[in-house]
Amino acid sequence: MAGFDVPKPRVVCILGPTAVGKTEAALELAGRYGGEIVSADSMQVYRYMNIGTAKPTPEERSRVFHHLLDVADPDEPFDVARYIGMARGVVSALHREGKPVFIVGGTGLYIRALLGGLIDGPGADEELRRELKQEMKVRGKAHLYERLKARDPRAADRINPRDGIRIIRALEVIENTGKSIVEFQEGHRFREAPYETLRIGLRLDRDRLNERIDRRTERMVADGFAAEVRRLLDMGYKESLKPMQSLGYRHMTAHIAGRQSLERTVDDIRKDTRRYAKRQMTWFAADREIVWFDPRDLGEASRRIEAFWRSF
RNA sequence: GGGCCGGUAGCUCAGUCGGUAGAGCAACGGACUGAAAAUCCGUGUGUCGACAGUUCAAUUCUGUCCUGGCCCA
Repeated sequence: MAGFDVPKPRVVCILGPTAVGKTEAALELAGRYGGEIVSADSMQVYRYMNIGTAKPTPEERSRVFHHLLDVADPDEPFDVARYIGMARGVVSALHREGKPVFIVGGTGLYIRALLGGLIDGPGADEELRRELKQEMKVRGKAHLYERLKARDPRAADRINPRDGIRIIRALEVIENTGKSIVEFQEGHRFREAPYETLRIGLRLDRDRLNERIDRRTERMVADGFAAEVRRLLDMGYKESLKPMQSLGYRHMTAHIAGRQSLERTVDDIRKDTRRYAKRQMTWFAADREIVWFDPRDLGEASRRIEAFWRSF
């Protein structure tokens, strides 16, 4: 059968921590090769959230077409599964048209799932989650963890007793399928490989990255981040919504509600963004296929991309 | 010039009746399969202001000096 295999789509990924310069690099590279960008960012999918997510501007988006920006309302359920569902379709379409594909973003899980697949487990069960969350609130995490231990000891073994989100997810899987999430995971391990990939990582030393994070945070505020958040609240999007609880937005809503000064808010955003960047770097460090470059010098990266395309 | 109080981790401080020290915050490291900008785990990083004295042993006691604050002149 091997001889009849349809060639897999080839995709170039550009990834790295927040504020490292992925957008500029992607515009430069995708622009040069006439490609299109498939965003891999869990917050830029939301409409009306532009400044705080550092979403590419209309001007930037007119230079290179960006997919998967503004595809959901802030109160709409959105998760990895929905993301890869949409991204798969876009990549196929671009592949058919013969356009170079650039997957660009910093959401490690979304990229891993897009390139490696996702377990064939049950989807999010909002009703069950609500119940479990309520129960956790009333009876405590330890109580739910004990239930997980009884229902699915293997999952309990791998999950920290205080990691509420993962306890709930594991219970959701076992309740809805009768199978342990661990069983799904062990049979999967992100080994689907639907695409030929070149993974370009962008990195800067810590001081330089922190400097960029600080400057970008200040620029967001100067560009009207507070007004953007106020508008979201005016549109009826509650503080408790998932995207409103994200980095920057949760800080700014606190400021708008008068709970903290602007100075304190900016400081907190800077601090939490640095921590987020560190988590991203830890995540990407585990992927040994990534080839790392300095975003200030993309010459070597573009040679690498050309070699990748020639190699098939 | 005199008096009093202070100088211990990046910051704010605790402590050692002499056996080289610890909290909070910050920082750093890690995990991650439908919440992922989320969630969770781990780590004290230090010539205890300097020099000298006493002592088996000084961050701790003594002296001198440097330095910050307050008060009196």
